[in-house]
Amino acid sequence: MGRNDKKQTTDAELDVLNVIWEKGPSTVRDVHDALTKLRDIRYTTTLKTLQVMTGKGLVERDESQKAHVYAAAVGRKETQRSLVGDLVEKAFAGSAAGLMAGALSAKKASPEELAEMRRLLDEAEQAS
Amino acid sequence: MGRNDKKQTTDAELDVLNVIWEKGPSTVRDVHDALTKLRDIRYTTTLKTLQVMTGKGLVERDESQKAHVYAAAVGRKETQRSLVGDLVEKAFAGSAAGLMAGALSAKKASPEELAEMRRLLDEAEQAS
DNA sequence: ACCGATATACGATAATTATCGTTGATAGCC
DNA sequence: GGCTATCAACGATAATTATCGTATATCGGT
Repeated sequence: MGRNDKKQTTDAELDVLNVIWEKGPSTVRDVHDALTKLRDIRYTTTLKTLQVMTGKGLVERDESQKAHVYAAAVGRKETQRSLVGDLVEKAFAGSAAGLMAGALSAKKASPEELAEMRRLLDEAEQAS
Repeated sequence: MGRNDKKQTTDAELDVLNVIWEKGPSTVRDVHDALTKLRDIRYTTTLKTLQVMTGKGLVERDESQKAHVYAAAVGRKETQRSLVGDLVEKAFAGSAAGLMAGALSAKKASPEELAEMRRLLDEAEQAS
């Protein structure tokens, strides 16, 4: 394809990262058991994904046990930032406000969430 | 792949839609001239993308002229909503506030943008 | 020592996306 | 009326992503 130069994390890989971020360092079995709740795949598919991710540097593998243990090598917030930054560029012409409008219209946010968003906004205005 | 059931708009297609949303109904030539400013591709690549998009129902083709004219068949806001909704689900566990935190940390927003975001937030709170 | 369960390694293949070359049609101009 | 430029159609191919089957190793219990 070659059009998206710095794509790093695919959808399947993001699913894996979500599991590891949530549960901490995990074996293939651990990750696989979580993934099968999302979709029907075989064990070796999960294994292969983790091996590819190791090659990409998205996770780190501890081979000291028979069942290797995989830990996240990229931070959750950092990854989220990269994903949302890409989307803002590609779909919103760089406008964070546009993104927010899209988010608010996509799903009604709870009052708690709105309050949290307001807090984040206050913080950002402080900083500027 | 089969893992992402309802993926609709690819990156290359989004580039095309951005052109058409911006400039209105356009010929292949029009779209292509805009795309070459983003990346180096051939005319037939742009044409093929538009043909695929026609098949998907993303654009509509007017063949009454020799140079066919393509118009958007999906709305910009609607598409943005879908994209941002997907991202919130996949990367932020459904949290719009998380998305916003990511957006604010990805790129410092201008005071104007922050004000606009606050306005959107006020609106959303009114509605709830 | 053997067996079954469970693990990794590796390659093959399918599915999707992106790109381009070739071909044939057509319109406008000289 | 023939030339040339421009166009759409189509298929081929490359690149990426996702999935799985088979082979092989190893551990623990009997």
